[in-house]
Amino acid sequence: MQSQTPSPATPRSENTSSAHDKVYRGLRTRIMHGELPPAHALTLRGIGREFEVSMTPAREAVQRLVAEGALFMSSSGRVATPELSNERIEELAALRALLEVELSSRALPRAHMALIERLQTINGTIAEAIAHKDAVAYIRTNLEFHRTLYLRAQAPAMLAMCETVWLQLGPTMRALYGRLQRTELPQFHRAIVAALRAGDEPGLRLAVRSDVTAGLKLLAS
Amino acid sequence: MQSQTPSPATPRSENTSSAHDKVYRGLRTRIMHGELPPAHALTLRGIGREFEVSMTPAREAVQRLVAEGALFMSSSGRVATPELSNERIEELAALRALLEVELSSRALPRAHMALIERLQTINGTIAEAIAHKDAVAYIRTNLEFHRTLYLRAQAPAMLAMCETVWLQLGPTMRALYGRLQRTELPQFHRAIVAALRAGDEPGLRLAVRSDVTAGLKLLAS
DNA sequence: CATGGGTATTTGTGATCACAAATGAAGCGA
DNA sequence: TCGCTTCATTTGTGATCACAAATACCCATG
Repeated sequence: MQSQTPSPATPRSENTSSAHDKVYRGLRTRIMHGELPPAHALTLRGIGREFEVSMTPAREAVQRLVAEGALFMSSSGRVATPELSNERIEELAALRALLEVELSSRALPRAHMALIERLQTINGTIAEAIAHKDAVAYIRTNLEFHRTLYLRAQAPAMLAMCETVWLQLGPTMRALYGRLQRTELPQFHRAIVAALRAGDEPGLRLAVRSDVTAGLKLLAS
Repeated sequence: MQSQTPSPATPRSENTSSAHDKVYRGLRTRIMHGELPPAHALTLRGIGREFEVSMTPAREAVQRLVAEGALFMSSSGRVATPELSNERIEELAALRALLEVELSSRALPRAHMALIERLQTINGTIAEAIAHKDAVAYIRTNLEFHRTLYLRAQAPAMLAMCETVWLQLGPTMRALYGRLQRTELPQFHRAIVAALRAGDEPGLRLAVRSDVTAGLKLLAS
């Protein structure tokens, strides 16, 4: 299918990972960064054509994303990005608050100066994305800000769960920030950096909770 | 492979779900209930033989379980139940505490008498499992106790994450309770029921946190 | 112009196959 | 006896195919 070589089991040169993993990562970042709108349908053959693989790896990648809640599968097997109900959005926001407050709290004692400066650099990039009205770049750099901080918590399982929540919210965040068109850079990110610099744990917890909850509150349609 | 019918795409009679889902659910409950020890290896052909399907659905089920952390995949693609490090166990215990305290707190205002009685009945079943020294039955009914309570929280995404954590801890819990051989029924379950009955939210949160943390603390090998 | 039925196409599912890499065992030599 | 090499077997990977069901399309009829 991919070109004209009917050879099964492509030799997989040196360190390149498996085909289904390539497809999985590609789709995952696209969904998490909000490059796909809610209720966007996908087909296995279409995915295979795009990533130049057959249906088998495409199916595995899709299956995995469905298991993580990044895609929704209808009873007939068709897959699409989810359209979240309001209750679901509120629940996921509560999960973000729960997990990210804990992660930031664990990262606080390990946060040294280099990290804080990196966070401020990312904040600058976020401001650029806002200026260019680039929703995808905004979402991507915003998540990068949070992930950079949480990586210091040294809690991989907790961070993985957090990213799963981000993944589920990806298309919804696109819809949100696409219609929001904000012009100022996020105020709570400044508060997070300030609390980190001051070693103020209650302030950090409050700032993170506010930042996470603020955006999603605007979805009470 | 399954018998002698070479027909592809088995017609899938009425309401029976797909083959890969049957395999997934079968393996998932086995892992979550602690029927498999840590580092237990599995092969795709073996799974297919056991569930009477071909390798394709077996691969999808395994892929999904790997994504959820229920199985570990080596660089060569071999899969086995995970052997968790102490840090990982502590982190998962912290996650359980975080999520389950929140879930119980949300379930509290909706907990009426019938629920409390059901929880007490389950506690009786747990006592039986302990008396029979049946580790698998103990784990299964213990999880049933928690799930019955958390279902009242009306928070499906949170409960799903919680079950994912249980899944990752499945083989480890088997190893724990297999060597523990406890004789008394869990004291904290009584405290949970009492706090529910009294409508005591701080007490409930403390009891749940203690119950979740107590068992896993014994793994500081 | 709307609507219904019937056909054609698309799409997911699962079995099978060929291949490569990894694993395990046997054999040989020091 | 131990270590290394070599070969056979096991195992995962991905492509392809046949089939069924769902969807889309089209034309005829009111």
